[in-house]
Amino acid sequence: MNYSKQRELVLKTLQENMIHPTADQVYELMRKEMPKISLATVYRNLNQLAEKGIIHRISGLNGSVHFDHNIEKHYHFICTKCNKVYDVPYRVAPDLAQKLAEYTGLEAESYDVAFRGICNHCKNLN
Amino acid sequence: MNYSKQRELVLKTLQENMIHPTADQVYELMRKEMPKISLATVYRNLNQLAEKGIIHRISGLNGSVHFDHNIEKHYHFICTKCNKVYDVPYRVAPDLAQKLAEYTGLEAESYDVAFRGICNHCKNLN
DNA sequence: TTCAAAATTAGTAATGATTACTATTATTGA
DNA sequence: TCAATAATAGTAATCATTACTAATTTTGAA
Repeated sequence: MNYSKQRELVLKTLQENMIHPTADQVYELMRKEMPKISLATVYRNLNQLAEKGIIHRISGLNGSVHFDHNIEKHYHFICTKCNKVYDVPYRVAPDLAQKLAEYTGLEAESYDVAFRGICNHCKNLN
Repeated sequence: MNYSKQRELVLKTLQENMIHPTADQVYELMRKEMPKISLATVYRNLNQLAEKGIIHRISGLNGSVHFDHNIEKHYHFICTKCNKVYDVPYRVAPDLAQKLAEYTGLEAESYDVAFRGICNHCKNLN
């Protein structure tokens, strides 16, 4: 994987925006700093970075794939009102892969937990 | 929601095919029995049935949305080789919504757990 | 440093999944 | 029985993502 300005900025954008953005959101955020960036380049780099395990892709939230610079084990909660994505700590459901193996004999390479509901902020907006 | 032959067959097809089919797969399965069915009708009915809680939509597996006639709480394992979807019993991760509330104060209306890995069948194919 | 091979890019076309639209047909309840 | 409502088939449109291509950039060996 050769160096490129574009890939560096994709990563930096993801690290500086804790909103679990989609590829399109990363694209829009990056355009401020690099107006000529191509959407296809953003997709390609996000996929490459995920492939190398430098970032994580989160699917199953809502339609499109989201990306996460945080590669520590953790889960996600998506608000069905505002669509914001919140981190959920690992201790909410530890050792799921191990439990899966115990109960079913299946070996998971990875897994996601996606909670859906209304976040506290949206609840308070009566 | 009025009765329709098409909706009845969508549900029947889902119940008789335990493969967690996508909308397109339901469409193909139904065409044997109802060749004039429209893909848009299949999508509309699957969404309506899911809306009413009669079936479940499973997202986050692989690209497209899958549907499940089983609305008991349970999880899924998708094989990254053959793309088959397996059911994972609820006891692998019980009370996740409650744990979530305890640890974070967030209230989940629903949640999915999607495991990914190579299934035992594909493992045995050397 | 120089330069050619390999990687990356911007821009755009193509694909795949899903939804929107529309004119026609089926269902329903008074 | 009949008009209001819902549902349908067929197709166009949309959205997310990937594929393609000619031009540019990176890289490491000479």
